[in-house]
Amino acid sequence: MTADPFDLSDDDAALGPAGASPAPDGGGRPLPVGAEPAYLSVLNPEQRRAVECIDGPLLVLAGAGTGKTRVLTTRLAHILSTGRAWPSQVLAVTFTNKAAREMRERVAGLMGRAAEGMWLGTFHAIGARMLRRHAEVVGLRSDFTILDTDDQLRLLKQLLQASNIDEKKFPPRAFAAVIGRWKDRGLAPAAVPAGDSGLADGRAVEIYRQYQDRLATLNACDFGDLLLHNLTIFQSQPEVLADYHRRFRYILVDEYQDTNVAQYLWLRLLAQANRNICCVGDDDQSIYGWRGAEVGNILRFESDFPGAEVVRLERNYRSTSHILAAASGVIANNEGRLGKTLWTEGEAGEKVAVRGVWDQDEEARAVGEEIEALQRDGRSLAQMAILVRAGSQTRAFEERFIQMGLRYRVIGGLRFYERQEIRDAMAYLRVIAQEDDDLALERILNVPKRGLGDASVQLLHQAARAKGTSLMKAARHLVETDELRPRVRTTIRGLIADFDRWRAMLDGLSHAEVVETVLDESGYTEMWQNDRSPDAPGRLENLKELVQAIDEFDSLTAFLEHVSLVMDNDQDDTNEMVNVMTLHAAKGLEFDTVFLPGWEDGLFPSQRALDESGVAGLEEERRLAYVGITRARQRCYIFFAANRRVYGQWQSNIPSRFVDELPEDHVARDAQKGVYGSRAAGINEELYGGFVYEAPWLDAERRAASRKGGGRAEGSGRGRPEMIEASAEQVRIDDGPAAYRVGSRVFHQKFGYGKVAGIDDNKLTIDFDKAGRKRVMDSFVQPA
DNA sequence: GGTGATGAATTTTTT
DNA sequence: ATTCATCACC
Repeated sequence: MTADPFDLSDDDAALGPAGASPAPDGGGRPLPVGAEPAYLSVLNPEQRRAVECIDGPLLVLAGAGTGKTRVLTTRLAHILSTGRAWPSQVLAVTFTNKAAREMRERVAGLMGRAAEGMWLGTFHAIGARMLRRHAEVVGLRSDFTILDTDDQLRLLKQLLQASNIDEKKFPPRAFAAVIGRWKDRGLAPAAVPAGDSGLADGRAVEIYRQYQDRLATLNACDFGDLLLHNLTIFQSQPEVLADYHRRFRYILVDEYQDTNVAQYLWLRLLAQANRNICCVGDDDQSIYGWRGAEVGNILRFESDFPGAEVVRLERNYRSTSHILAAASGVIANNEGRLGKTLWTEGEAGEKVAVRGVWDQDEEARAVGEEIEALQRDGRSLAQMAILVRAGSQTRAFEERFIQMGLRYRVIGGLRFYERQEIRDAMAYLRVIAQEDDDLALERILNVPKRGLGDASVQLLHQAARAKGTSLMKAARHLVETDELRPRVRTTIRGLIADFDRWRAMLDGLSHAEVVETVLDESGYTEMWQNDRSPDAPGRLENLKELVQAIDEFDSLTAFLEHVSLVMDNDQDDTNEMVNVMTLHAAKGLEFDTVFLPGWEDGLFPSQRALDESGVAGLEEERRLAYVGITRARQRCYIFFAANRRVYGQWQSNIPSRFVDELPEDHVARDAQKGVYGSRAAGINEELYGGFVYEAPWLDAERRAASRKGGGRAEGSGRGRPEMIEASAEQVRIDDGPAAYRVGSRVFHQKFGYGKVAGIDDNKLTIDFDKAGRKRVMDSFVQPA
C-alpha cells in the first residue's frame, strides 16, 4: 500500500482517459508504432496470451512456478503503458501485504517508474479504504478503529457473561470463529439461515447481533467487517457501486483460489458492469479452506462469467523434474481438480529424499547436519528453508540451530501489531484518537500498574452502562462524585487529564513526538525499562520502530490502520540465514533447498483437519504438501519421526500417508537408517534398521532392564521413549501382528489399556482409557 | 489490589 | 511443557 491507506480524497478528478481517447502510455513515453515492448517478448505463448487478453473476463490457472507473478505484473504494466487506463482506474487485490508490495515494485520496474494511485493492496486494505469513504452508510464514522483479535475476544467475553453463557463450555474463541465464518460467507446477523444455529443452542446468532451492535457503538469493526460492510454498502447504495464501476476499468485478482464467499461477492459486484476481471490462481494451492476460502470460486468462474477466457500456465521454470514429478504424484490423489499437467525442460536433478528418524530431536539434528554439508559445498543459507505444518514444530529446530551456532530466522509468528507492547501503545493512541474506544481504554487503564484493579474497572463499567455512555465519559463524571475512593479518584482524574493533554498536543507537535511523550509520561516505556526479562529490550526496540513509522502519516487514524492492516515485521531475507516457517507462510516463496519435516499422520495431515473436514480436509492437507514440495528448486528433503512430544507427552506416530503417495521413481528413501517399510507391505520388517521401540513383543525382563530407574508400571507417556539396540532376532516380529477387531481390548506399552475404535490396514485407532484417542501401529499393541 | 499457587487448555494454518 | 486464568491469601 501507499503510505496513506486512509485516503478520503476523492480522486474522481483523476478519472483518466475517456473511453474514446486513450492517453498515451499513462502519461509518459508513447510507444513507437509497431514496436513490441521488451516485456512481452520474454513471455512464453501462454503467458503472453494471459497478458494480452485484456478485455473481458479471464481466468489464469497458474501452476506452481509457472510465472504467475510475472504474468500479473506484466499484464498490469501492459494495461497502463498502452494507455488503456490510468493507475487510479485499476484495482489489483492480493492476499498478503508482501504480494502487494512485490507487485507494486515489479510493475514499477517494468514501467521504469512507480505507478502512483493504483488501488493495489490486500482485500482487507482495499476494503478498509472503501469503507472509510462510505462508513456512514453502515453506521460508522470514517475514523473507525479496526479491532484486533484480542479486543474481539474481550468484547465477546463481556457479551457472553451478560447472556449467562458458560464460558467453559462455549469459549469466546469459538464464538469468534463462528462469527468469523459467517462473515466469510457474507452473512450479516439477519442473513444467517435459521438452520445455521452455530453454537450454544442457537444463541450464537443473538450474540453475533449484539456483537455487531456493540462494534457500531464503539465505532469499530473487525477484519471480517472490512468486506462485509462493503457488501452492504454496494447492495444498498447502487450509486456508490456504479461509481466504482466507472472508476475501475480493470480488476486483477491474485490467489483467487483463496477467496472466500464475501470476497467473491465483492469482486463479482465490482466486476459485473464491464466484466474486465482477471483472476489468477491455482486450485491445487488452495490452503485456506479452514478460514472460509472456497475452492469452488475458481471452479465456477466460467459459469459466473460466461464467455470467459481460460489460460493454463503449465510450464514450470522453478523445479527439477524429480521434484515436479513427486509433487504431481501426491496431488494426483485429489479429486475434483481443474487439472493441470506441469512440465519442465529443466534437469532431472536429485530425487526427493525421504528419511525416517527416531524423534523430533534427531530430526532437527539430521536437518542441521544436512544444512552444514550443503553450506560446505558453498550453498547459501538464505536459499534453504524448513517448512513445518504447525508453528510448534519450529522449536526443536531453533534449539538445535542455536546449539550448532547456525544462523536462522523464523518467519511469521506474531504480526507486528499482535505484539503485546504494540497493542498497548496502540491502545493509548486509540484512546487519544477516539476516547470512546472502551476496549482500548480498558486495556491500558492499569498498564503500567497504577492501582486501578478489577473493582475500579467494574465500577466504571457499571457507571457507563447506567449512563449509556463510554467508559471515558463515565469516568469523567465519576471523578466529580464521591463514589470512588480518594486514591482511585485521584489516579483516574490524573489519567483523564493526561489523555486530554496528549490529545491537545496533536495540534502542535509532530505525531512521533506526541507518541514518544505519551509512552514516556504514561510510564509505559519505564515499565519495560524496569523489566528484567530477556525480551524487554526487544519490546523497547519495537516501540521505537512504532514511533519511527508514525511520521509518514498525516492522521492518527491512518497510522492506526496501517499498523493493524499493513505493517509487518519485514525481515531482511537477504541475510545469510536459514528460513524456518509454516507451509502456509511459504506459499508464493521458493528456495533452492527445502526441508519438510514432520510428515506423520496426525501432524501432517493434521488430525484436526481430518476430524473437522473429513475428505475435504484431507485434500486441503494434500494441497499443502503439494505447496511444500513445489517450493523447492533443486533439493527437497522429507522427514518423519517415529516419536514426537505433544503437549509434553510422548506420542508415537506412523509416517504420513502422503509419504506413501510419493511416486517411487522420484524418491530416494534412506535405506541405511531404516525407514519404515511401506504401509502397503503390511508388516514392518525393517524397523529402524537394528533399532526398535521399547515394544510389547520384547520380553518383560528385557523391558525392565532397558528402563532407567525402573520406570513406571503403566507406561504413562512420561520421559523419552527408549531406543534399544536389538539383535536381528529381536527385531523379527514373531508371527505378524495379531488381528484386531473394533471393540477389542488392547494394551499399549506407553498408552496403557484401550479399546479399538477403528482399523485402517495396519493402523489402529484406539480409545485409550487414560491417554484418549490415538492412532498407532497394530504391531505396537497386544491383546489385553 | 497485588502476588503466588494451582489447575486447565493448548498447537494448525492468517488478513 | 508451557502458558494462561482463576483463586486463595497477603
